[in-house]
Amino acid sequence: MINIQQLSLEVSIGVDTLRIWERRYGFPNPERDSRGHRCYPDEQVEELRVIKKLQLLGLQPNKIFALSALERKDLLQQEQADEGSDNVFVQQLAAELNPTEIDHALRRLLQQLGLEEFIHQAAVPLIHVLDHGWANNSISIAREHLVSDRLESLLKEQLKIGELETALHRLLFLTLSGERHKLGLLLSALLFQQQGLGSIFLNEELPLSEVPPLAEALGVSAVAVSFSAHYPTRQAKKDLASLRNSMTPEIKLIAGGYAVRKEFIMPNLFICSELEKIPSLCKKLFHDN
Amino acid sequence: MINIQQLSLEVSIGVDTLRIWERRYGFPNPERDSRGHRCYPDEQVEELRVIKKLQLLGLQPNKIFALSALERKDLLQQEQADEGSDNVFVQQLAAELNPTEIDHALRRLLQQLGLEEFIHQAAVPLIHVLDHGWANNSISIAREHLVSDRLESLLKEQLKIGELETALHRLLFLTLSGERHKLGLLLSALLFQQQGLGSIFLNEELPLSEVPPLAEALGVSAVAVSFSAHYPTRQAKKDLASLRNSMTPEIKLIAGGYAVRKEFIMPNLFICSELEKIPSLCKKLFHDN
DNA sequence: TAATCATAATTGTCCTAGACAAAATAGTAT
DNA sequence: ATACTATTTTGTCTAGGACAATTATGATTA
Repeated sequence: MINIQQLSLEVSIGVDTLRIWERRYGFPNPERDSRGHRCYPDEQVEELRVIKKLQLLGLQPNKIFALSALERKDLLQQEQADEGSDNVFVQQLAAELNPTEIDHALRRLLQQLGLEEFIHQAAVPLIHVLDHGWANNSISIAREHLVSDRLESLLKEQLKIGELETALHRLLFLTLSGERHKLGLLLSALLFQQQGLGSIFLNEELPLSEVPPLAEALGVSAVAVSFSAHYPTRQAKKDLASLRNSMTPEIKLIAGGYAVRKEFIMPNLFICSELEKIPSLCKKLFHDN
Repeated sequence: MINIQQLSLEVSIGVDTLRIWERRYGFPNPERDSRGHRCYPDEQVEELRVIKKLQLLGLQPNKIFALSALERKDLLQQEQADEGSDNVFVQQLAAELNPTEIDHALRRLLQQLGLEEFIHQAAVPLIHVLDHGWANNSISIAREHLVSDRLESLLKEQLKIGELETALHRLLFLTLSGERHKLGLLLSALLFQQQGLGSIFLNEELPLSEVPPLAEALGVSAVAVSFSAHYPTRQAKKDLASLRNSMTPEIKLIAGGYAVRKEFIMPNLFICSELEKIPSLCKKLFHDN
């Protein structure tokens, strides 16, 4: 029995949205405490997780609420079926809970494959399996966090801070306040680094207004920002416009992630949603052969 | 000119709180756009930062709003004066912006002092200076993030994941959704590790309901949670009660941080707000000499 | 058939203004 | 000084309304 604020944090749905869904669709349908405040039972929390996942798959609330709870669950299962991962090793990793073993396995793999191949053949599939397992409820949130935490640590170790000074161009990678998903951005940072650029990866989320002064103080050639599916597209659009507006045009702006659309066209804003396109983007931006 | 949502993220004050301050104290005093939505000019954002800092120092909004903008600034300066750090090296670190040099300096220091001394003599003072510089506006938010980011990376490398299996007791360190401050908890994790315990430090914030299953799956002897000054005390209290209630009593619960009060008395809940007390708490919890 | 555009429906965030429990402060008695 | 009580103060909740931006739908044209 949790209140609306806690629920909002649990399922990553805004408080206002939760209330208006109740008004419009009759769900969630919380009980009330003595003061008339909403109290959500566990089952509704779980149902909202399902709904959120369907929404992230691209369905409108409209359609989602037209379905029964059972139909929703089936739909989620269905989505899972077609995307079965072929990589057994990755499957094992996602299923193994022991942190020590996860760490060892990842390190072994990294040594075998080298960083670039590790990213494409291990990290990306692993992240997919985790996302997918999460959507499908076959992996607990906790386990997902545990594995991605180990992966993140390992990847962060691969950032070469010592070589920043010698690099021709430095890039600043960061997320804005409210964006918690950093793994994709971290992969980008490493791939840019592989292209010979200096990657400064900021782990902490920054308020919008702090970005321009930091970028200028660090003397970077570009700032890369990532917006996950959880970040409202509207907000991402506004944020990028605001950023582009408050930075000198010499500093390029690179945006990526699910919430970023190709239509966000602006001068000196580069959309990069696929890791594969990083080398070509690199050439385009800093033609330093 | 930003909207209320963005402002909330910028200054870490809830949307509801911003509106009720306006109603009660006449500040902030935003303009309105064509739809009647609040638009906050930059100066008010800055003023709110000052107010937030005073609030974190322990002042009630009541008193804060009774002052003029100038008086507020003076008060903040005053608070700064008495806590001048004696450690010149730490001051330099906080002032130096180059990530490479920060990293090198920290590593050198760690090698000189050893982990335990590094924590007490370098990490803790550095965090104080950062906090303090932030409150005093002498360090930009961005710089503060940059330095604490480097410190965090270095400290995370010191966690010995490989020795988890051999340790007699394992501890799980984590923060709940919404709590972004992890440095203090990380220091604790390292000090517990120095006491011979296995520290599992989870970087990602977890929803409340995910903690008990994870703790049991990992077979830990205790869960340590941290709540910073930004986390509402009320919520921390509720969260701890809920956690304690949903975990087997064999798993101890350790809580620390500014938002945690000694009055939060519950069976098998241990409050630990000072790093110095970790060795004795360790003995108390796991009398394994 | 596919692409383009205008229209309609949907969605999430904002609005006002009132209520109240929990926390903090002040006041009083032990 | 300490404990206990009364009084502020504070932040989060409530309801129900509004509307711009996004997405879907249908009509029209190439």
